[in-house]
Amino acid sequence: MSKIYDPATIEPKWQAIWEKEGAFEASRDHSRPKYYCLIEFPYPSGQGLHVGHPRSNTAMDIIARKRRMEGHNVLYPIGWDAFGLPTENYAIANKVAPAKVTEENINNFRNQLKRLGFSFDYTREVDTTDPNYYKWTQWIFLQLYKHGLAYKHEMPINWCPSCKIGLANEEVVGGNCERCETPVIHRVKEQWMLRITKYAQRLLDGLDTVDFIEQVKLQQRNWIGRSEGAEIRFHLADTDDSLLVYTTRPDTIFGATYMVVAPEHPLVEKYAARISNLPEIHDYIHQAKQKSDFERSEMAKEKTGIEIQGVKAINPATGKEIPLWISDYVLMSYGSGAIMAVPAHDTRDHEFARGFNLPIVEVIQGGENVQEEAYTDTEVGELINSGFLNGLSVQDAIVKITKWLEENKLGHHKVNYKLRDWVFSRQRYWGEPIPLIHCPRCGVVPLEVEDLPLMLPEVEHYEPTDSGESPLAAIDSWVNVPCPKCGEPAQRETDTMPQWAGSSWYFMRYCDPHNDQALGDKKELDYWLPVDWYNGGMEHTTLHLLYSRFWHLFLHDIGVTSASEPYQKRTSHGMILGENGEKMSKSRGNVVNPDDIVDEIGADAFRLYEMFMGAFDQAIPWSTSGARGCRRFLDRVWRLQDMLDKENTAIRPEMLHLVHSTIKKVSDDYEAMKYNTAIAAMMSMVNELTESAKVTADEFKALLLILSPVAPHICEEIWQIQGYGEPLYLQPWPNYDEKHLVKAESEIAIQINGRIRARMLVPTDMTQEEATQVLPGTDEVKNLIEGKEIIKLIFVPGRLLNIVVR
RNA sequence: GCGGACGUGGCGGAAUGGCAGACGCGCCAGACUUAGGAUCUGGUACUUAACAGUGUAAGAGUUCAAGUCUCUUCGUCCGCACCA
Repeated sequence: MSKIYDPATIEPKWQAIWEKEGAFEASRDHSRPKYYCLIEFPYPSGQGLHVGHPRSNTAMDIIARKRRMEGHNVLYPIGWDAFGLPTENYAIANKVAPAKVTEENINNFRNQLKRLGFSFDYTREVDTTDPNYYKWTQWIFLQLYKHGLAYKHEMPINWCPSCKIGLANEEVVGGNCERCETPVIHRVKEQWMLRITKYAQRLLDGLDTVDFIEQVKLQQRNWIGRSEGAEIRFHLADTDDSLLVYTTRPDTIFGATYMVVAPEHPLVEKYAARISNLPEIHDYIHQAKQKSDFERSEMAKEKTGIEIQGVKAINPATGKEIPLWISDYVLMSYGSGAIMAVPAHDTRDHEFARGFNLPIVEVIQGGENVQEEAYTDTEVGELINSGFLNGLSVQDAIVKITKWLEENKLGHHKVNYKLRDWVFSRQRYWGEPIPLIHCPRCGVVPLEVEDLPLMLPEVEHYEPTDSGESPLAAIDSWVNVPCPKCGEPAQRETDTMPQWAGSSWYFMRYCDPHNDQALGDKKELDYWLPVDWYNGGMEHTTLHLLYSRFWHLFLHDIGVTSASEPYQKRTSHGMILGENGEKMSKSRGNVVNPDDIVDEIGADAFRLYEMFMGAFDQAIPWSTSGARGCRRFLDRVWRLQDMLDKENTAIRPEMLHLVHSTIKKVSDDYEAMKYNTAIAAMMSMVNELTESAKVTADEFKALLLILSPVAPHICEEIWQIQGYGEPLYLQPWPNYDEKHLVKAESEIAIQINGRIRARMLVPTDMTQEEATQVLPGTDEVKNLIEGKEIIKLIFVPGRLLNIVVR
């Protein structure tokens, strides 16, 4: 009789052994095939681990453990994305240094993770707030700066009045701050920007070379938002000047009956002297600026605008004078901030034209009545009222008009992207200082590599300021430094980097985490990169995942690494919801603490349940009783020890099919992240083994091997108790034999006209010929078809026989 | 509005076009127990006394055969949202 299954003693025991043996440390031996598994490194919050973290961690732990057993040199690292607002806010509220809070939180997180037995290589831990780490974050920024990809720009930015911080476009969700949901307002500020738009096309093209789930590719493509069209010059009447517009529908140019510019467009100020209704226009511009993004889209139903009187444009196709309007439905940040309006074939222009009684001219035939509704289809209909374009299809018209515009130097083919440059400055304390100095004489002077890291100074007050200045600006002794070039008094840049900076390259640092000469040795980077498999949340698709692809592509361009794309494969896990089906949150009171679950049922059962609860990529409500069911399963596995056959060790012939097909099913399902069905198959296997009175050692070993990636502690313990040799983590992954995958006999369904009437046992390898000749004559089938004429016989080997009769 | 995913028992969910509901939770009954929130055994879609029939959001279609493919409608979730 074996002792009782007690996870509270065996789990810490094996965790200590793994650690002492360095069981999961990646090797520097580059002769072995490598495999790099990655999870998103956690933000070490004060709340500690929640049940969402282990879902991703366990999934990739299964892959990492399986790959080691398959003979790979595996890198499965962990680290801490530790800069950021919650820590800073906590530090302010509790009057402690953010660095101290961070250290405590990291220690807590590490302990929690270790309890769950993940096979991380803790010798390669990284911490984004460690000066030895952020030295290289700053170095990368300087490289970006030197290559013209970082620039300072005064612009209206998204400002969260609650966090008192500028936000990147990617951090604004539905017009609100991603973090605190406060409506974002516009504020004109000088900001450091990164020219991610320069990489738009390559970020798009790279998606075709990687194995990301389609949803991620699609969202990134939409975010980059490539469109093709033409840039066209409209002359302004009685001037030598012109107004540039971008359109994806140059074919509709004959229908452009007016133009619209964005409220921020410089045209108004330029022609202020000629404009007869200037006060009204200024009034309109002022009102538009007052609106937040959210209000601007809220009001989208009723379009507003005002005509610019005194300035007219000339449609280059018709030669006619057309009026110029100003409206906030045109955005300064896209295209040229001005459009040619074709109300007959654009819903927005149509709405605007109807509101202000502007002419609607049909140029594509096919709509019902363009006075009532815009006709936007590009597949059906030919050009009318369009001079030399008449009779052409939309596609042909686009080609012809573009050529005509180019020949007459009125415009040209143009590709546009929705993607905007990345707002990279933050006005908060707890981030990487931007390593630049502003000198009145020399301008912006970057620090030398030898002067990195530029340490974040220790200060008394971390509070953000209402003025929008970084708290660093208040530290005179830190800000005021001599210019490194000319020695004259100069000032440091006081903005810090966003949290996304450190996370944009952490997966590179894991390859060579202790290197103090470079962010990583090229040989190490080239060996390990790209990451073979990266699992993380969908919420990062257009943030971290896009940013880090951009940085990696840039670092590839300057020769730091050979791979161009950082991640070969990207998958995503679904969220774990509270028991009530709602998102887990403190305010809803439905948060499940992993520690409590581990205390009750052990880490193995907890891991097992996280993988078993449902399809990995779906959101699933937590169920503590479901988790207990997984513990019961492990209890049954443990008790199999009492059933071991003392005489025979080999797999019994009648169990060959079960054992081999389960090995195959589980192996395949792990790779496809179908963990729930893999575990179901192992449960079935245990159920079947339990039904026979005895279990042989080889049957049991096979089960322990395939179960070990999910529930490693219990499997190691049993393996040791039974004296099966070297620890499990050193064992090879089991193979299956094709010839045992097929049972000798299988029960097939007998259908008459598609309805099941009987079942019978036949040899699995029975062929179509044998079946159609033999089966209709058997007793079971004969009386079912008595007196009827067989029209057709359909036989699916091992499955069914369908007899179509009349 | 545009784009995407999805809709199966009381619940989480299984099903290369081929026996719908695997596996688990919950529930019911029984066994063993001083006891059970432990363990074991059996049962558990619906209608029906039964034979049998009906069932995968609703409706139509393709097929020998549809949860799976096609079309329409309804509903849920996610992403983007005046991007010209």
